[in-house]
Amino acid sequence: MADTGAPGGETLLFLTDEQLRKGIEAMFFAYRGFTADPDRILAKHDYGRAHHRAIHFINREPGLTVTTLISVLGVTKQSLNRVLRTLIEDGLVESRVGKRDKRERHLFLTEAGEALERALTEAQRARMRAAYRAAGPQAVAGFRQVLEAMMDPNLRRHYQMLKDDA
Amino acid sequence: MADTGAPGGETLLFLTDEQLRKGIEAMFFAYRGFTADPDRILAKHDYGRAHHRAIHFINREPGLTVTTLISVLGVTKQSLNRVLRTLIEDGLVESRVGKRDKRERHLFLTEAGEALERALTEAQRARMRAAYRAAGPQAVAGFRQVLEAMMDPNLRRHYQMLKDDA
DNA sequence: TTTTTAGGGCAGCCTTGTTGACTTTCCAAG
DNA sequence: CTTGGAAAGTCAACAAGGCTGCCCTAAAAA
Repeated sequence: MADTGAPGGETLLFLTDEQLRKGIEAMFFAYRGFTADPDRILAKHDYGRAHHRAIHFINREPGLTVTTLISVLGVTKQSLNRVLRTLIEDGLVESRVGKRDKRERHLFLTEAGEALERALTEAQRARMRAAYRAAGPQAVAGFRQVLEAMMDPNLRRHYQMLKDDA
Repeated sequence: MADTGAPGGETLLFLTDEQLRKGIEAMFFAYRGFTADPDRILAKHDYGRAHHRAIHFINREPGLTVTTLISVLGVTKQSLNRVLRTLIEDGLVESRVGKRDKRERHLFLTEAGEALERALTEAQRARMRAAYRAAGPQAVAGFRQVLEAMMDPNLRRHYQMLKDDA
């Protein structure tokens, strides 16, 4: 059935149902590990993963609007709003009314927000770094390739918007 | 910049903070793609991801006990119970009292349960297959290596319990 | 100016996580 | 044998974070 363009025929063994099932479970278990460390930090502050995601992307692109953030996160504005409200109340995020278009709100991390961001990211990076180091650069390249191929095209847009490093 | 396959010392460039951040976001966006297709099917049946996970692991290891399933899924028994109850009521899962130990409940998929399992898994496999094919066998090997290195050791146990295919 | 459209906020619902308290069964110690 | 604790599972109630619906304000179009 599947022909990748490889020379032989047995290259296709990596597409068996068993192999695919292993991949599916690997994603499941790895994602749990991936979120475990930040989750512990968040719990201390009475926040959840939703707060983490908001903080992460506001840090990545300071001044982005609520609408943009909604589309990156793939949630409804009502859902995001609850999270955002608590972050603003707690003084981690600042929301400034747009200069040109006063309907827009531009989001920024405060000092305190940046501090939490660093703590969360560093915890997550530490695990990622360990995994990268254990697997090696070749494996990391493959890891990224497969993940990118797995994204919805719409989401991939946001991903590639990052200034690339290659 | 990132120099993946180099021999020297600059191989470490794949461990920069930028690279790690890209990896983190790749996980985030890819996981969304990973769950998107099953989620659509589940919505039609008024189920959620929790039901999918239960069905998946009951299928993988028919007859497993509630306690085992709890430890694989990493949720509390109360949380699992609600999900399991609806699946049993709807006739997708059968719960048999243990022969030796009557406290235990052994879980099995019914015909209908297996049918839904196939639909869900096939949707998820299709995406995984496409990603694998696009990335190639080498990349897939790397993908798996990094994911495995990212798991909590405790979870890795359950992952490795699978009969391996290599 | 008036109407339509877009950004954003609030209220309330549902799923699925949590802890707490309870029942049944098993096993081990007296 | 019985009794007391541990283990498996169920029921109740609560919290986080998704969702839809409805509303207000600002901008843009008619």
